[in-house]
Amino acid sequence: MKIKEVSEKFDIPADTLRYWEREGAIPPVTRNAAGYRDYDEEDLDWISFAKCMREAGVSIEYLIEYLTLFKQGDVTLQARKDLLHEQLATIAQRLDEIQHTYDLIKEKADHYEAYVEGYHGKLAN
Amino acid sequence: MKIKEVSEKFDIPADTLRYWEREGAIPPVTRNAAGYRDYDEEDLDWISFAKCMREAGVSIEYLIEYLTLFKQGDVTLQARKDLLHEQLATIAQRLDEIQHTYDLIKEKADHYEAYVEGYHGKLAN
DNA sequence: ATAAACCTTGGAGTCGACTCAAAGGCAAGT
DNA sequence: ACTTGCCTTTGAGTCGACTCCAAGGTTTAT
Repeated sequence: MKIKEVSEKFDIPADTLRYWEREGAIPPVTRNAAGYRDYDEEDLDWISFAKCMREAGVSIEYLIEYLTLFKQGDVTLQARKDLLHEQLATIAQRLDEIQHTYDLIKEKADHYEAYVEGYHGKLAN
Repeated sequence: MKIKEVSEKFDIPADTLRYWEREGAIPPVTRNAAGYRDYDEEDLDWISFAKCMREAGVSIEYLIEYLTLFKQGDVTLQARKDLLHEQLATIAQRLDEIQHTYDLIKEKADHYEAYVEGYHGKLAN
């Protein structure tokens, strides 16, 4: 699968796919004879993983760290597990924050809905 | 309340508080005789609002837009309501994405937990 | 066989959101 | 009065994550 197809499949710019690879957030992609990237199943799995993580706000640096461990093989299983749990905790916290903001805005929007005026002050606390 | 106290209360750098104000993401803060910022209740409400929104990933530009409408008074009630609903939709989507990633990482972490080896490939799809 | 549409790399540019530094004013303690 | 610490503004610097460009190689369609 060439980069453009992957780009369309995942809705990620080709430049970004190259950038992730260059930075080491995903492993080097398989190449064809001409030196073109030819993504196989495993490459796509990594893209999928990276996309998910990025959408959840996980940094590139974090992905690099994970991949670095991954490349070192089974000896880093525990370290990778720890890294994932750490990330889980961060994401759970982010979820809470966003949920909280959602509720707040929902309430505020409902005030507007009810067409009551001057309701800014009520939002914050 | 002076800027340092507010900074500590909300755990937001003073520089960031000034930045938000400079950009128009929050209204101009009340000043004392010496020209020092002296945050009152309403100022704090706006900080609280901005902090929430930023944590949920809402851009500064969006806050500026909202405040701009707010300053124009009741004639913009409908527009503000629309803006909030738009933002609600975005945040709801973000919540879903993050929830999805959370589940995925949880699953992956559980694989590690079970100490099964070589489980990267299973994650993505 | 030639143009259009891909692909490659390296490196520079952009953008949002801070973050810091410099130069100076004010305030509280000794 | 002096030091320490907080405050002000303006303007520049940083950082993460892209995003774009140039120069050139490849593939596909006509």
